[in-house]
Amino acid sequence: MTERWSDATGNPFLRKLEGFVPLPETDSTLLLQASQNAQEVSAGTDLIREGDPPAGLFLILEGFACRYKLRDNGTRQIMAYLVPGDAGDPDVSLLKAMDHSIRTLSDCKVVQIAPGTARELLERPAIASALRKSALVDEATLREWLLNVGRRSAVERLAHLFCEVHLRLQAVGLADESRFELPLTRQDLADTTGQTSVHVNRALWELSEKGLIELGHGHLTILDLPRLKQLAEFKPGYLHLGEQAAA
Amino acid sequence: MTERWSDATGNPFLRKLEGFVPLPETDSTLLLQASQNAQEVSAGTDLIREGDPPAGLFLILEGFACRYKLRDNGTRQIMAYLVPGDAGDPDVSLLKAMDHSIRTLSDCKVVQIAPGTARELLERPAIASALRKSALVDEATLREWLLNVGRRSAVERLAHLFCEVHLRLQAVGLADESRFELPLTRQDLADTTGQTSVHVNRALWELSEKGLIELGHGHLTILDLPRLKQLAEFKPGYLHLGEQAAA
DNA sequence: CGGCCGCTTGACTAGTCTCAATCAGTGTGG
DNA sequence: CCACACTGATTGAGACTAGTCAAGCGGCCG
Repeated sequence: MTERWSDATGNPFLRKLEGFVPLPETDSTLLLQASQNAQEVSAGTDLIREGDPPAGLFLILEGFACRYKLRDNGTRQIMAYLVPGDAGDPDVSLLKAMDHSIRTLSDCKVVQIAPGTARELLERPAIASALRKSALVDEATLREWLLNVGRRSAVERLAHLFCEVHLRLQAVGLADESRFELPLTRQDLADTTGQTSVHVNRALWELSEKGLIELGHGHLTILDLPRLKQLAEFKPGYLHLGEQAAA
Repeated sequence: MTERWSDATGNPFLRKLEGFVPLPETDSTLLLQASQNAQEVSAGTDLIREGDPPAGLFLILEGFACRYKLRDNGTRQIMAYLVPGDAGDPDVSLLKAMDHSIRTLSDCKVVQIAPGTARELLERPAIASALRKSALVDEATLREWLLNVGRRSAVERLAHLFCEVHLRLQAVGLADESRFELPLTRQDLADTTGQTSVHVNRALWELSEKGLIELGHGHLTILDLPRLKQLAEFKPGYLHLGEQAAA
């Protein structure tokens, strides 16, 4: 079950960090070891809940998870997707209680790294630096989501979200030029983009109608990426991908 | 002009950090020194722009500033307020370019700390820890804003925003039980809450009508805080204020 | 005194939401 | 292998929130 994560290129977390900072052999070995004991977690289970004390470090190796908050009336807002290679809060442990929950949206493979081991990892400068950059990108992504929900139309929001997820999955080798797995319900998309599942559905229809995407069976196919990007006004700078390559 | 910032209680930045971590004498002296050369900046000037390389550390000593992004069509989304005591990005410097801009919303007093000095400050453990906590709170606040814009009605959004700003200003001694300076235009509020200035105006009227607030002459008076909080469903946990006191 | 910017208000429009019913896909027990 | 149950997707009609356009007002600055 875990052997797939033992080589560097197959491990999305390693791959992501390497995208920010080249890691010395020792560091990557350390990370691979830490990734060994992955847990299978089925869709819709909370990894941690609002109000809980922060617990070490989560790594998502497979599947989609999210950060979210609930209102008293039961409506949900999703604040971030955690896709393979993403980590749940290295240093929230500085604070006393989670201000939000984290839950799987699909079946996932998750590694939970105990606080002690996490500290150990963070003592390695390259890993610490890569994780910090990763956290900065997460924050920039959050800002982009706020712009998305605050200032874009229903159709634009979805288009933008798809462009972003496409790029993020490509970065860890989980999307090809035009197609990737997207195991989200309309309700998930609605809670992400601040809409109703009914309206999401109509917006998706509009995107198909225009020949931009095709969504079904848990997979998204982008039929016309340039036009999709243009519609979404998508500018990938905030993801800070390929900065290392550019340097 | 700067003597007001030379004592600990009068310096909002120091006051904020002390709220997270008790600072040793040496550290506070260092911070006070750094705060000496404050600049007066008039309303509506960009401190840094999207695309620029990050520049050290900004401290806001007086006035309101914000992080924001513009769409191609000129609409703006504000992603954060920087109020006295807040800092603009200690470690974004790890990345190559700002993904957003920072601009003053009112006349401000701002300290810009050069990257070198900033590094020096961050070498002090207490300061580093306080700044990291502060950054975590900023991120939590960003999440709350996303929930606000994504899942609350126009009136609720404003109510929630006012509750938050009230508490944040109280934390640095700039608000009393019910009143504080709020030098924002309807347009600023609209760009914050993802609405139109026209609609903000109507929502504000509704809040006055219900006897919850009074907004005028750059000051907000909260007439009925409990009801305002209830309407906004405001739960201040995410601000992690008074955690030290509670400990 | 005049001009400008921001606030206010009104009438109309458009984008989303709500409610509700139907349909499709999947998994289960018999 | 089939009927049933459940969850999620789809569609339609109608209601409502928020946006648009436009005009008038008011305070502040030069």
